[in-house]
Amino acid sequence: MCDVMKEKKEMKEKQMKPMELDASTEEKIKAAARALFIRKGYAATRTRDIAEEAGINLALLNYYYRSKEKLFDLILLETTVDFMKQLSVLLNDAHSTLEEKVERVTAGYIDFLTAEPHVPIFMLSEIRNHSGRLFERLAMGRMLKDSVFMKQYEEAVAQGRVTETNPLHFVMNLLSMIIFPFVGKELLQRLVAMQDGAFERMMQERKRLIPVWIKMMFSRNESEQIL
Amino acid sequence: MCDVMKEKKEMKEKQMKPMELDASTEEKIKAAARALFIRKGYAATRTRDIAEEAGINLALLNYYYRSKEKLFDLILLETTVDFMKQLSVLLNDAHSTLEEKVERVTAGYIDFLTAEPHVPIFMLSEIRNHSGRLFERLAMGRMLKDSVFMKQYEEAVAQGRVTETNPLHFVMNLLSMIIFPFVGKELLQRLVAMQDGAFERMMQERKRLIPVWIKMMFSRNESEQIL
DNA sequence: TATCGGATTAAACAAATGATTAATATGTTT
DNA sequence: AAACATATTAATCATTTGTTTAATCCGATA
Repeated sequence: MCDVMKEKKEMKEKQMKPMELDASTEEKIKAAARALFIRKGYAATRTRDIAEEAGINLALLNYYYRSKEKLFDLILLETTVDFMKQLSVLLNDAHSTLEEKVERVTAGYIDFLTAEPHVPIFMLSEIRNHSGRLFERLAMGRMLKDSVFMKQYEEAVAQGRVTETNPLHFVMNLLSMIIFPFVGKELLQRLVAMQDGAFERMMQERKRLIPVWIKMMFSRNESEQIL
Repeated sequence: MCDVMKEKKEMKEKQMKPMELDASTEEKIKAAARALFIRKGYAATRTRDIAEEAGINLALLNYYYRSKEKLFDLILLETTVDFMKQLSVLLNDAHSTLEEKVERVTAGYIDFLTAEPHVPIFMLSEIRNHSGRLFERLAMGRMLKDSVFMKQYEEAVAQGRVTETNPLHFVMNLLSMIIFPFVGKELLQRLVAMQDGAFERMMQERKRLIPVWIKMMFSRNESEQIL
């Protein structure tokens, strides 16, 4: 719903009957836009495609979201926030150990990306172009630094259980091994002649393997490297 | 140069004086197109931008390359072939060990991607859309399977030096840890508030670390896991 | 029932964009 | 010098595309 009307709408919100229908149309547009933007990117997506996919009149897109770009910014921001929030929640669970966090991040993201495999390329390629100021208010700058994960990591280093002192490598290796297969899927499937089914099975297998590999990479205690 | 004229040109190739100038213009277009396509993608790149970047008249683009799409296909194919050829050459060197191959692939790709950081996202996001048949003749299907690397890997598994029996995980982890940081650079830099200089220094550090990590992940012999 | 406001629609607009044309320039061949 | 082929240019074309407009629909309210 367009900005000007939003105020009026919110004022009446309680007795509004058509609200479901309104929200439905508004949501249909956003859902269609999300699907297309994520699959084809901003520049390759036409407003007419969005309207058709949503089953609505073209003008309604501008009626509710002002412009293609505003709609896109909204979706890019929401998608990125969702993506980062997952990480943030898992990294800040006070009741899980460092090892458990690794396992949960791995399983959580592999499940998420299996359902939404186009999200990483979408985020990473569109953030490059747009979003100059779009992400400043997100303030992710201290998200990792202030996390429970980071405390536990430093503790583990201090106790000599973990060898690498730069936690960035730890996080980067973990995310690399989880996310990259989805990003490179198309190329990798051609490189080794793999079907979709085999790919998904491989990613399920990696749920178990990645935590083991991470442990082997960063643990100082040889006896633990076997499990 | 357009198809129709190519024949005539090749017939005269020996005494052609304007050939340098011709090739120069043709090359200027391709270079400009490559730079823009790789940075902004197919859909976001205008033929007028390419013409301006190349410093040539708009019509010359169609004169030499027929259409935007033909020009793009050429560049996507060339870029992908270059990228894969690097891997192919390194994986098929008969005079290097498995460990040396890991080191060389790591150093080679980190250097390449430091110079051309946009290439991976470009390839991986554009291959998804175009390229239905563009890559069939590339026949990468057996590239990995028939490589010297694969022979050495199987040998290492047979000798018990390497633990994981599925070589796909080995290759995928290697490529993930090398390539993903470049793909996720923008997001990662925001996540940890990192500057460009720090990023490059980190990637140089990874040249040394990744082969060590790979060795730790996949080696069965505990005494080797320390180095 | 009449009226009002938001939702929806078909039509149109203006700018952008890929491509083409026709003319001209430039250098080569005869 | 004349004829020719290729390279280059400015102008134009036809479509596409994001957006707007004006009219209409529809349910709620008074």
